[in-house]
Amino acid sequence: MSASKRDDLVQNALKVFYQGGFHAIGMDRLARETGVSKTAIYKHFRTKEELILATLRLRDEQFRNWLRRRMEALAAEPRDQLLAIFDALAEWIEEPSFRSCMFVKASAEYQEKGHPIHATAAEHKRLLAVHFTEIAQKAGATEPAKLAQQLLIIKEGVIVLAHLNQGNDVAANAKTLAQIVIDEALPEGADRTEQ
Amino acid sequence: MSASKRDDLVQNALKVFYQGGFHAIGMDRLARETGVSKTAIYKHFRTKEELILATLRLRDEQFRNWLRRRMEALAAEPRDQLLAIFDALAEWIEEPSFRSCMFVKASAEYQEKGHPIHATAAEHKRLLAVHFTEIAQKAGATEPAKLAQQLLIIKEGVIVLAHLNQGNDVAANAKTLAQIVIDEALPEGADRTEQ
DNA sequence: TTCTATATGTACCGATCAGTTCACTTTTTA
DNA sequence: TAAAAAGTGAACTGATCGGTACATATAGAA
Repeated sequence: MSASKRDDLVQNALKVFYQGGFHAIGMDRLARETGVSKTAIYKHFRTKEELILATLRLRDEQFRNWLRRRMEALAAEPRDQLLAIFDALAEWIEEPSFRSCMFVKASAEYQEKGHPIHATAAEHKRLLAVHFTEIAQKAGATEPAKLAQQLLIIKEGVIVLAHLNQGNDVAANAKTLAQIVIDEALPEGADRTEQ
Repeated sequence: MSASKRDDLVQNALKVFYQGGFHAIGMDRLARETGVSKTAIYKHFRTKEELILATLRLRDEQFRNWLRRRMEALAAEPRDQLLAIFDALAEWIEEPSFRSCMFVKASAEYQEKGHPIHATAAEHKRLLAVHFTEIAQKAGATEPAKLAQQLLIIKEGVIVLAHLNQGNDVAANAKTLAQIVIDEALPEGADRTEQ
């Protein structure tokens, strides 16, 4: 089953790059830590960059699916789901393996806007904004894209600060902040599905 | 004048690392781009890491001084100065040389919390929070540290997203967001210096 | 069983990594 | 002006970088 072996490689490489960084992890160490020989890696991917791009595509899919499911599990109404973003983030931040956002870190190491890795990271943020906008619209926001971007700003901020502040109550404060902006954008608990 | 030559080196190295990243910039390239020979660099700094730490200390001083001055130049009252944070950030983000926050990028490349570079980045954020807390207290906030952290969350978020979204109006939206949270924390324009 | 595909480890490539050494030149200072 | 300090470029160390070559081992399909 070659397809699953390739998937296993990408999944393991994702963890290694996430924990260790992109430049800092060489291909020899990657082969050692994933348990896949360099020869086999280079049969699946022509370059290190292509492997990194594959890990980022997988991470994008996994993270957005995880967040969507947590939002839906934690709240039923769109308005409450927007707030639940920050309950989900708090769960993630508390995990011992939490090491900030992989896409923020990728864009920090590959800074040129035209670089495929940077562009993939930007696309991830765009897709998150689209998702948030959909929920904000269902919640009855008059300017759903604006509210979505504000929530995205808070999300990125709390992730970055959680990685730098260790052990603070920044996640709870981010939720408080989100509550304020949601209440401002959605007065009187108006919900588009209830109108 | 040896002290100024060393300062020049750190200032130039700061620009090179900020534009190119830490792992990605080798010492040979750094010597070439700063115009200082490798021999001289290693007379001033024992390791690359010590040089990076020196650039981060300089950046910390320069950035916080710059922000403080812009806040004071753009607004007189503490409450307005808190909002002016985001006018200052908008100016920075519009500069062609803007490439996100150097400390966020440093913590992305040196992820272990005990690493001196990571710790220096964390200290920078702590000092920013202290500064914001002072202004929030002057503005009459009942929970100045909480408001300060909320503004810091917005600051980090908008910087990261500006680097990933290129050309969007995220800075203006961050200011709108800041206005909401400031109004919430400081009702009736109460100012501690005016009470 | 035999063929084919895919895996493996190891050795290798030229380039670059961080850091050192050395012979020499420039600048500062007394 | 002469000694001391601090600069230079280039060669060098051993290690690692991304990527390749090759001979061998293992797996599934015919």
